[in-house]
Amino acid sequence: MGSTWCDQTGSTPQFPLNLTHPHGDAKRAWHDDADVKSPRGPLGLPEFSRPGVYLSCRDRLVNQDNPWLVRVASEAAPPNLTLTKALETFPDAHSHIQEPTLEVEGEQLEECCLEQVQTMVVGEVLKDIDMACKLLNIAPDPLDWSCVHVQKWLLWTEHLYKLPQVCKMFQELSGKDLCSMTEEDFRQRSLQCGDMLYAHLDIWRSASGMKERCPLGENKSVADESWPNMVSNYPSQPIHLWQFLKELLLKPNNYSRCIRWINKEKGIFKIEDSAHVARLWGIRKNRPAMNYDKLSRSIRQYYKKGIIRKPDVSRRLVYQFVNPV
DNA sequence: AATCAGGACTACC
DNA sequence: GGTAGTCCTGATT
Repeated sequence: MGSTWCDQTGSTPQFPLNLTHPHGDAKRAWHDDADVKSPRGPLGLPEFSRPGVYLSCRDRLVNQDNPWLVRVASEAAPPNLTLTKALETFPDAHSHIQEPTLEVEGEQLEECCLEQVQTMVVGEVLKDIDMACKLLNIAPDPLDWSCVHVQKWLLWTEHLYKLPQVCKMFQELSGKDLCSMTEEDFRQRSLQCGDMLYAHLDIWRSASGMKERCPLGENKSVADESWPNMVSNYPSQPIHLWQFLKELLLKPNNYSRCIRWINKEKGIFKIEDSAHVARLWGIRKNRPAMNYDKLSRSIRQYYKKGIIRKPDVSRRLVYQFVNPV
């Protein structure tokens, strides 16, 4: 999933859809990484809200039937926001969008297709949130979050957008507490990115509300169905490191940049980006200080237990499941 | 420098 | 008690 945002070669949409953003600063914060190489998140997943794909609460409320339908009002759109550009931004959109008939006039055609792109974007956002829920093992509805879940979400969001550490500013807050806070409350706790966190939380809340009305079924992709059940159980269940590693390995489309099979039949895998995998594990376990040194120590504990070992020909960052799938 | 191996201790469930 | 996190020393790549 998620390939709609960016092709696998990492080519970058050079501009975002120009959707309204209520907070100029937050928008800038997203753009701060001037060389926005890829809209993908650190997991290799597409990020679920991108610099230009911000949905303001107001905009979402414009259309109660489809609160996620992004308003791309003609006055808000830049002159260069054409269908062609939109499709460049979402390369896979071609395969999702019906071929228009020649009779349709240019303007209508563009509106029609943009609407389809928007609907697709909404679907992608929902899927991305669902993916994040599974990775973090948290409920999709922020109202259901415990303090630990809130910290996980914060850590995740920090990680995703390379924000300064804000977890400490939101300690001992449950999801309900978080949801009852105003944007100003968020800013008071974090001047730098409070508004961004507020906006991000708002997106999750809206998505959750939408899911209640329209269960995920329709948005479910083939990839989602292969996701191991063990990580989909809310509330949080402890997960073992070896399970987590398998989980990443089972999603090569998203994680092959950081971990991949060398020989799946034999259970041999390689950690391509040790720091990245460690960060993901740290987020999953709510351990901000996790690093590869510690992660690898845990892997080595599996040697005695016969869960993971080094392959016969030992190589750096290469391990082997004793009982491959 | 990064990775690997493993001991020792601690915290949490 | 099991599991994992943390810190450590020393070896290897």
